[in-house]
Amino acid sequence: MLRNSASDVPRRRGRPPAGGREAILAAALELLRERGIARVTAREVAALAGVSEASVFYHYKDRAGLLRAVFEQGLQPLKELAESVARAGPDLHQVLVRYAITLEQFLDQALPVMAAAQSDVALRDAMAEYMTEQDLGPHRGVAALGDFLAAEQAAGRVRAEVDPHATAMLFVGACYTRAAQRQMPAHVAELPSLEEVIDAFEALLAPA
Amino acid sequence: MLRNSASDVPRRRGRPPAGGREAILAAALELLRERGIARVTAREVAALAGVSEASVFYHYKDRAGLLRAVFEQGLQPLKELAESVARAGPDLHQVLVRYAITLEQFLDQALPVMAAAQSDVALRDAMAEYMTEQDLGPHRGVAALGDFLAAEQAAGRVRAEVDPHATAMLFVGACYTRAAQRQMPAHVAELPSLEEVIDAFEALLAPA
DNA sequence: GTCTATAGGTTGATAGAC
DNA sequence: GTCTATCAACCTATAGAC
Repeated sequence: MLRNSASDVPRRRGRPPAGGREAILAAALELLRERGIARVTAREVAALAGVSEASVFYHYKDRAGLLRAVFEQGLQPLKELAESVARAGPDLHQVLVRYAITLEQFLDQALPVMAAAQSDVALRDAMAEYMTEQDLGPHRGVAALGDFLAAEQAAGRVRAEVDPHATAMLFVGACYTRAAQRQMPAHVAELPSLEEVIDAFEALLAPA
Repeated sequence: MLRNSASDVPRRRGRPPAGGREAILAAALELLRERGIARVTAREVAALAGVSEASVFYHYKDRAGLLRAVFEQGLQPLKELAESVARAGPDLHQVLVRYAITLEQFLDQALPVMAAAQSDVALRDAMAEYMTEQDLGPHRGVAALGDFLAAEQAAGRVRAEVDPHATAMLFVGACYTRAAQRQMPAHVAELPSLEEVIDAFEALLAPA
């Protein structure tokens, strides 16, 4: 599925890597998202990646090793979040839009992976350890947005009574909830749209 | 563990139920929350419930049937949420406190169950169907709080520019995020406390 | 690095006695 | 309703050849 065909990079000595390792990881992530972690077995991963079962164990030692790699890959894009706020223009509205879209996109990818880690204590602990090491978590997003709001407040563009970080929490929470609802395949009733949430949030912040 | 001792209800025909069914359900829910769905095997459930493995299949037909029962049990308390808002006093602050606490308590119980359902497509679909039937989901909480805010607004106790439902979404989201973070065993950094969030939210709503 | 073959262990589910 | 005993299916992981 994702195996390399002949590419144009300069030849190296020895047998070229066939890309099996990457194909296995990609297959595992795809299976995890589409069919749930219970289906991430060496057999199914190998079949989807187009390699043998033994190859899975050769590259990742055991199932836990494979899943750990899947987690790290799945949580990767979070690191771009803080930068996204910094990169955006000085306009509050622009920042909120960019921030919300980036956060929800990340969550759409990461939530299935995080939910999967809850399926077993060992996995849960492994991911917790990883998130602690890397200092990942919602507090990151809250801090980034909170700092920005504090700066806006200092510039007089946000009401003085506002608590920047507690307020950032409200906004992050709305994005989180929307993303979480999207994970449930059958959500009949709609939540407020992103535009409505952003508009409502801005209206609350605006100085009189 | 939860087996009946002699009770005072009038005698029925035939062999009285020994309480095995309830013990099995309770054991499955406990295992699910504490060790993850992967450990919810007939063997472990039976051991914890103090019954035989065959008994599990007798009462719930198959694994899917047992897990479906666990979901229904785990999502039960949600129905009390809307009532909780209605029951609370007329004071905005009181309502927010009561609402947030009720919602977070519910989520602490329900989130592990919802995450577990993501572990396999079949379970995921089964729970989605159940939630659709029962019209469960975050929109319920948003609607309940939004309606209340709209009433407060009509009474002049909330700023006129506020969009009640989009704003309710912000508040629900903050509770959701706090509860979700609690699910991750190792959250080093703190999020804003419930008091801070409630105070910030009230400050945003207050008329000038 | 990748394969085939297989060991060794769990699991879901059924049969049949009590 | 509950038990013991059992089985086929499936899983992780290793050994050893290429």
